[in-house]
Amino acid sequence: MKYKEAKEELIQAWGNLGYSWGLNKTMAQIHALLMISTKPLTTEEIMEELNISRGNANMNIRALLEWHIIYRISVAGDRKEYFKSEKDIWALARQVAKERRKRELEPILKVLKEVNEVAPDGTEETKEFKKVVKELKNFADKSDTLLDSFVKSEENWFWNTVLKLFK
Amino acid sequence: MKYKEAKEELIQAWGNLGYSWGLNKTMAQIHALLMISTKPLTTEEIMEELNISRGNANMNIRALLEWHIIYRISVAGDRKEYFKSEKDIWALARQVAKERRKRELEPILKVLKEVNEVAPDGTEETKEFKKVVKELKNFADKSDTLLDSFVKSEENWFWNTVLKLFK
DNA sequence: ATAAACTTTCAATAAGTATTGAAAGTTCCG
DNA sequence: CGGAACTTTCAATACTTATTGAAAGTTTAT
Repeated sequence: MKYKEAKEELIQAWGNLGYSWGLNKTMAQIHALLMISTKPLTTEEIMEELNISRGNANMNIRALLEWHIIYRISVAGDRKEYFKSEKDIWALARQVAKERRKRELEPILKVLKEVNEVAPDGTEETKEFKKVVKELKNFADKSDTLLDSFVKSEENWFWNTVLKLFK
Repeated sequence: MKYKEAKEELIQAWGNLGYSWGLNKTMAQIHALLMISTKPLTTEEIMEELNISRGNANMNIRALLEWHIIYRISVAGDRKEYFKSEKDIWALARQVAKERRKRELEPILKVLKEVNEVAPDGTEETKEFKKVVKELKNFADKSDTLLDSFVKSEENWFWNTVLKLFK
């Protein structure tokens, strides 16, 4: 397989994976491109490589910066901005977990807390409702703890302990 | 808070969460509705409760059946089909993990294996590329093992060991 | 102050997804 | 068989999200 094909294919696949991780396709593709690049790239180069417009490139670069998974760097004597990605896949996973915890888990925890306030009126419905909410809350709390620990954990330790456990 | 409001809100929130788990909004809402229902519901009732069309209800019910997170049941002397959900949230999580493993992790593993076949031509690019692919593969393999163990694990054991570990 | 080099914005538009509802299909029962 | 009760399909449509590109904004050097 030729390098160029392989690169294309990886970028494509990473785009899909990223999408299911909550990034959008282009965002993930830019990230993939920067991952495999040997040097920081400019917006121009990214546009070129991925065949996307300036606006699109700019927006998604900004989103990646906000997620803290790529960095803006400047080169002395050059006015252009260069970007490079976090190459440590572990750091990336932790970052994604962190974002998703904030975006997804926190809202549902809030709602679960709220709806648990429903007044029990003696009907079967509210009884069942309370029961389900309680279970969901229990699960969500545990997931939250786990995710939080993951976000704060250190790679080697994590895999060593967890994989040992699960084998 | 009134039961009706609380129900609405939970269904709404569950819809959003489900969406970020890879279901679609309606799918997750139907699931939520069945979760809190004290009895199995018909397509008709689901349409009614969620204000959705017959086609929409039918398609999403089918999808949920395919994911094996709701069941079709029949009531003696009644021709209608009734649906009830898996109420065990743990079983649900395992099921979702299983589906996502198949849909997301497997494809990327395949691609990583493929692109690793790229011929090293001595350039910096291919060297870096191979390095990144190797790291990604390592990460993906570990995630796969972990996810697989999760899918096959038993609730109490899982939370006991894992949470103990992370506290 | 001017202009070149570069970045950001955003209204228009394209692309992708979800939803509807009526028609076609199926099953069951007399 | 005939038709009532129910389920499935799918083309049309509505809704959501991503993308474009030109114009506006900013920064830097002279």
